Amino acid sequence: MEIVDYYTLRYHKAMEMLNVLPPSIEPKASGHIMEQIEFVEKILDAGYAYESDGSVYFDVEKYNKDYHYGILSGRNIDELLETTRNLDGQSEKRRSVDFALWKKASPEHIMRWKAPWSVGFPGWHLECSAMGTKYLGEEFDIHGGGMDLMFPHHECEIAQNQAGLGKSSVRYWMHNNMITIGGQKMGKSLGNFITLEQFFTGNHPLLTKGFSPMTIRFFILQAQYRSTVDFSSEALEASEKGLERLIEGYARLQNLTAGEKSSIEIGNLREKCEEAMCDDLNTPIVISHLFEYLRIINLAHDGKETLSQADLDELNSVFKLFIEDILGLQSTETATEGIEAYRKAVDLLLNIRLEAKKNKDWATSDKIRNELTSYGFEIKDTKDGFEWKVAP
RNA sequence: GGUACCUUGGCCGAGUGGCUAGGCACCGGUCUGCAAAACCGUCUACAGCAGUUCGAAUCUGCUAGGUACCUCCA
Repeated sequence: MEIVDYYTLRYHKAMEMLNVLPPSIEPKASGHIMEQIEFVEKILDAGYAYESDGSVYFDVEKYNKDYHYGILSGRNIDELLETTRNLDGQSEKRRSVDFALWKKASPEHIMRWKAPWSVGFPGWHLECSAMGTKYLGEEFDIHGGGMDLMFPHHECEIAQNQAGLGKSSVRYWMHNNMITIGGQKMGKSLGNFITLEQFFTGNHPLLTKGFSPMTIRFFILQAQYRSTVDFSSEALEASEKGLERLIEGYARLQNLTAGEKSSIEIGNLREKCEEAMCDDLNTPIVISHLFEYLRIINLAHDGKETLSQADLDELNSVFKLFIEDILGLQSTETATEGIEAYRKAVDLLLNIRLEAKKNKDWATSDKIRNELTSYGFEIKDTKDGFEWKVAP
């Protein structure tokens, strides 16, 4: 339990940093043994399972006569029977493709619960059937998961629900693809295993530096979820810069002053973004639309275009909706920037520099800029003043 | 070995028969006292071979490379 908690806490911490909203419930399989036993009984009653030496197995061959086992992953049972025929150690099962619903515990096994068939533990596909339908009902809309779970795990889940409840329960399956590192799959044996913490700190031989959680999140959103995501320092650095530009533009948008009327047609960003999201959550397209509008915002910021109050309100509303609420990208503004006295001190320095510039005292002006830059500030001159921030 | 999917410009990554996203980098320009930022422009790709079609990144076949699953554990 201690080990479980250690990793659970670590996981929650990382998810929080990535701004992944917590679910309303995270049920645990070991807390739902009764439900799982009941589910086994339902499947037994329906005749799609059999008991063998204290264990209970799902009768895949029989099920496949009435339904289609492999409907999700596009497999057919005949192939499965052939490819797994000569594996041994499965004498309790009628068929090698049959999977365990309840497993009798060997004497040294640490998971032990009492069930009508033996002291043992539930089969590993069962928890999802039992808990999913307990909390979401016998039919629910979306079931997610990694593509690696499609077969056999989700396939078996469908079979269990169909056999036990008479319905396959899930309306849409959404499988996200795997992660690769430099084009190679991530694996401990390959030495390219990188944890989220290591991405954040940059403490890994394959990383040139650390990346903020928001950079990681943005990077992932720049690929459609069904595609593999290839992590590399080079690609992450590109995302980091892009995200910075996007967030900065969003901040500019909020400070833009409206003109009499718009000098440029702003079109229907909201509709375009909604359309992209409706197309199987095509977040890269949403992001590309936002970048297109970023150009308009920057033009307005430069005074080359003007936007009416109505257009500004619309853009503000859409940018907020998609950047913050839907893509979940938080501004990386640091706490120190918010301290009033500190802001005023920096403003004061830069106002002195502005004076020096007016007097063409470039030595003083450059000194202030260069010193501040070396402390980690980013100074930008604008038409009538300056902007600054702490470099990320 | 079997099944499925993938291979896009320097890098990342959309796009499913004609209109050829977006980001990052590079180069040129505008702006600037010089920078930075911003803006404008340039670079025009679809693994290879063959085929279908008036027309293919997009359809078909083959070849090469990659990924996942096919066994335990979740």
